[in-house]
Amino acid sequence: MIRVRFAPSPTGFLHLGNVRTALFNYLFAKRQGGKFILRIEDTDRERSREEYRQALSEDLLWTGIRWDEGPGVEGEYGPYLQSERLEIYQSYVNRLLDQGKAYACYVTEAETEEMKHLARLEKRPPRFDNRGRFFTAQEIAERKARGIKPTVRFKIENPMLRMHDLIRGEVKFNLDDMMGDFVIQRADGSPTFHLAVCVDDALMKITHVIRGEDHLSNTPKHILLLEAMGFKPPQYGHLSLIHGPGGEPLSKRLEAVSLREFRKRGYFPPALANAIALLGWSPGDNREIFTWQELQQVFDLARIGKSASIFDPHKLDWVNGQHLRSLSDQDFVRLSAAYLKEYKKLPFDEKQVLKLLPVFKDNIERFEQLTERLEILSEEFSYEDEALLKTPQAKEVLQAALEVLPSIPTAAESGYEAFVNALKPKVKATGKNLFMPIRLALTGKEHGPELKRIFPILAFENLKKRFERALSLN
RNA sequence: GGCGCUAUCGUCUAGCCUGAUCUAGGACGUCACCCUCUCACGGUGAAGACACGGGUUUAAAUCCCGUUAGCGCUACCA
Repeated sequence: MIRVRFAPSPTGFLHLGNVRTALFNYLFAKRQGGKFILRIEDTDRERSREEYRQALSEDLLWTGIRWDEGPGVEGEYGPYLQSERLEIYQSYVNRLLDQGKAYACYVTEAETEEMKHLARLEKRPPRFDNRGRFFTAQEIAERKARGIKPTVRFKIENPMLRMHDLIRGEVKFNLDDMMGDFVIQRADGSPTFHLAVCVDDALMKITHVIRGEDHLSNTPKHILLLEAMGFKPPQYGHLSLIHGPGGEPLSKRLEAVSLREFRKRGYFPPALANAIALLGWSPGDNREIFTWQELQQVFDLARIGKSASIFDPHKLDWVNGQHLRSLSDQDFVRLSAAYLKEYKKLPFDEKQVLKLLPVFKDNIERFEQLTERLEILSEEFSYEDEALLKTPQAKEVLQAALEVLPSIPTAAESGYEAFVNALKPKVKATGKNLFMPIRLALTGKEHGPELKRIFPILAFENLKKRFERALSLN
């Protein structure tokens, strides 16, 4: 049974990169009939916040990612909050201590800093020199007397290590060039990330760890630790990182790429997942649009690329537009109405709105654009090009429109045709000169759905009002 | 600085493992045209890339080495 996990720390809102990691884990598990576990890494008490923990669950759910085990879905390997697993970590630290695989280290943080600084100046690898391992009983007693609290460090015994990465292939490390004995428990008694991750991955029976490339260099530590504790390490796969439009690394502070923001801008979750999956993964044929179900069927870890990529908001818009277009009118109305309600952008008569919504299905790329489009229901919308409506040519068109209107059956789409036919002989304008004034008068916008669809929805009263209003401009 | 990862159109990518079918395919974006008595939607087309330098080979985007660049790690953050 394949078991994967997504293990965020609740120190900010989830962004595109986080979600991609979660998504790839999820898709991989689903495809193989495995389990997806959510674990919250909140060992950093300073920066972790409950508010972010909540947000992160909501955002994942919104995206369509459901966990088989995790907060709120208790399984047999819980608890799934690291802050509730402290005794477990402690017991493993004790065991490593007893077995002599780790030791209490009385070197202070300041000393460590100093030694790395020096190493750097001398162009040696900037690493801890393991001095704490060799302190005499007397030195330790002295330091204790000075009130120094020890950390616990893991002893690196065998520095040569090679691993097979699911995405990168063979990777070799020589730990001597990289690091010395590393801290697994802080002076305040709390476990470090490395210890907690290893204990949890082992105890939660995680088989595949798919995470960001920023952890690739941490992996040797994890393999060593796991082996020292008597566990078989999981298979690792390291995903390349995503960068922002300017090529900058993604950060939790960057609002433009936070999930919250995408939600607010009115993206359709399966489309967002589709677009995110295309970042670093491709099916191999030229297909690009996948439903949520299809994605789970075709996703393949082996087809993930190794190079970092830049997120392109334009492409996301396009993918989203494609998804919207393939929705049924019913679904489109349901989804878009839900969006408008959530963001309180429904200041108009709801029945009227529901009738109008399908008209926009082929025109918008995300729900947020509906806000503007719906302004045509308002009596007081503004005109994108007011000057055009003031030209004598436009006035002539509007005047004629008012004259023919009463004799037209406006309730049907065919009414629009009749309207145009009646109008044409009365005015000089044709083509764009004829239709742009009408479009502007009716909708206020230069772009939008076909006029023949709007026509019957507005109906006689509204049509008349709108033409009159546009005509009164000067 | 040390170590590691990466390198195909502006962007996302296919091709690379298993060299010849690649005068490098698709998509977004851009531009042009078509559809539509208007704009958008849709359709067709154009411009646009193998980072650089060496090797190996009859043959290299594809294999090897080096250079350069970007990114990551180098925390008692995760």
